[in-house]
Amino acid sequence: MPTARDVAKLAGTSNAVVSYVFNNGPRAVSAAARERVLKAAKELDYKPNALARALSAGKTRSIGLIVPDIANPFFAELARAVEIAAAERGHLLLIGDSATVEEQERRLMESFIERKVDSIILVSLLDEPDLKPINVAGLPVVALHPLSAGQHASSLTIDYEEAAYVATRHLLEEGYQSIGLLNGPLDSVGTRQHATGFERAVSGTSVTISRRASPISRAGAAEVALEWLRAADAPRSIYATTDEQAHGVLFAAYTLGLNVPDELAVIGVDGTAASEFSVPPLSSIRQPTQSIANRAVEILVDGNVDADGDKTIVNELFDFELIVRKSSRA
Amino acid sequence: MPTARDVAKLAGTSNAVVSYVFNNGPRAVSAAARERVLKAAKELDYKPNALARALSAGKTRSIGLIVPDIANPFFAELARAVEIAAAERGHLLLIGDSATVEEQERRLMESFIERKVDSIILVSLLDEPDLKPINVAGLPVVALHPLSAGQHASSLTIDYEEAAYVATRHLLEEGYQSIGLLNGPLDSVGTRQHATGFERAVSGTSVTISRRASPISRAGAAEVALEWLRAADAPRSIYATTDEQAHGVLFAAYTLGLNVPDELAVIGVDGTAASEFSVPPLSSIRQPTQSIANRAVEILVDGNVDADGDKTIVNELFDFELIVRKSSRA
DNA sequence: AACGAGCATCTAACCGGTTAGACTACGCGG
DNA sequence: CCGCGTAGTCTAACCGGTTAGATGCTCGTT
Repeated sequence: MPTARDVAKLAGTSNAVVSYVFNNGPRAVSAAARERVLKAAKELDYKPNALARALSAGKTRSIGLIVPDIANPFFAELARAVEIAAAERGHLLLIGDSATVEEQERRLMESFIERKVDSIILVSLLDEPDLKPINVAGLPVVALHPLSAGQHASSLTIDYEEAAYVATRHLLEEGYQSIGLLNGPLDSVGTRQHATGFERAVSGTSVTISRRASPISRAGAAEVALEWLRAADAPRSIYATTDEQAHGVLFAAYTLGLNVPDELAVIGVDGTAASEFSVPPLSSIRQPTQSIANRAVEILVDGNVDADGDKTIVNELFDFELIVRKSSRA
Repeated sequence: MPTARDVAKLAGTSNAVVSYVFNNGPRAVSAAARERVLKAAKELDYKPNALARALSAGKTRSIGLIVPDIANPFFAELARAVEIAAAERGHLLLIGDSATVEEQERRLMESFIERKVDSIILVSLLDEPDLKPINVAGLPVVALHPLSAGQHASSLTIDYEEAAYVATRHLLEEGYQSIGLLNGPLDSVGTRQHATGFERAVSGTSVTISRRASPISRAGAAEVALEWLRAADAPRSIYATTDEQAHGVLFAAYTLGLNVPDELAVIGVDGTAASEFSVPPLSSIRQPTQSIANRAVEILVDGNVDADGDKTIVNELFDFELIVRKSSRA
């Protein structure tokens, strides 16, 4: 592998000039010298060593993304969107899968910090992820889920309360007389938002409601739904807080021989590509994944400094879209 | 951030000793000195700078994984498996998504090489991925798909010909009189293996066969399947070469009101977790994802040197498992 | 007492970039 | 014709580790 010194030698200059050329350096370079350097670089197929550059510049041009479960299509789509956004700005994305294990989440943070990523995008299932290691290292972070009020960090997310409200209203408007809420397994800000929106939508109506919580997985949701749909409080329609859970419900309905939507309506949240092709197609609240990803990368890469030059934290809510498909249209 | 020199100063030694302690260095260190260094390191919360270490040692302890589509659950599960295997050996995994675009695949290779990953795991949809950049950089590679005979590289994969044979035989044994092959879109080693296995299974029988090719996505497969199932050569059963395509077929059947498996049987390949929860549950050839991932990382990290000390290339075939579910059991 | 072996440690070069400071040459104003 | 500003270049220090070579010291031999 040729180094900047090799190129300099061939071009008859010093390695400083090579650096100036490749960075439109802090110093000007004569047209002639630039020419010779570029020619020499091409001849040797010179590629600056990213490690050395990062060491002295203190920037690695890489972003760490931590997701709870890369095998969940929503997070996979999100990861892809973030990678696209990062690549557009010449950044590399490192993806870490915490497998919804708190300990693993922390390990990934440490690992990313050791590897000197420039910033971190976090999707945690935890209410109050421990951002201490990140803050100690002085890295900018953006969470892609709601944070509790006390957390001093940026977050980009849709308004889950409003999403729950809209989805539940949709079921009401379709005329379902009993509605169930299938929420996530933890008592987090997100789950509370879902519950609040759900309650707001049904309050003042005469519909029967019931609730369950399940893991964010098809298997977990299917298991809970099987019990639920056989129970006395089995609802005629279900708002599931993720598409994965909704798919689990669809599976449970199939297993019990319930026709969807004639005997059970289902709506989820996330709007993954797969929801369009399930049997039957799944109604869902679609998240603007690419917009969120773009904004996250923008904030982290271009920095987010206010008039005073301070880094500011932002907490932005994104618009979502209600997609009505067969699973909830009687 | 404290450096090794800071630790050395506090411990009253030179930075070399600090390095020796942290690496069980190439030189011995007295118990007393080791003690003082560790104490000082703890006091300062010293973490060796991975960048500097990588620069001088020439090893980054990271592996690059290139997949054609991280939003495809099979590749997501594979990525997760590789990450687990890599983490076990203290390596970090970088995941790149080529979006099945050849140009993007090459860009990812370059990007990984620039970032000095120690090795690369490649899942290409291409028959003959261009490994030149990797070879020039002298990095070990493992492909997780069949390579054409001429390719001088390691590969770990199941035997798709045998998989196709087993799946097709299964449909025959279930008594279906017409069988369709839904293959991938390219003329690659993999698609030829599927075709060969399919042909071997049906040869000598009197079943009617037909074929189609579609992209490896639900949407693409659904579109092709819709046309196919309405055509004159519409089969009674379909062997799809991936689960994603099989799910597209299930969707097409649903759209056309065809009962699965009574009017159409479907079987896929990959055995993703989602296949267990589709409507109806999908029969599939399950790949030993974690075993393949473990072996890939083992080969790359621990090296794969034969008796002569040469790096050898390995081409291993893994066992798969036929999972029969409702989609193909009449 | 003298010498070699072996251990522990320190010094300094090195990995391959970046960049401030020193230096040269040139053009222009006075 | 001199002085100064500036563009262009080079030298060398620096980022933070790793590690070979040099050094000093102790201990066992003869």
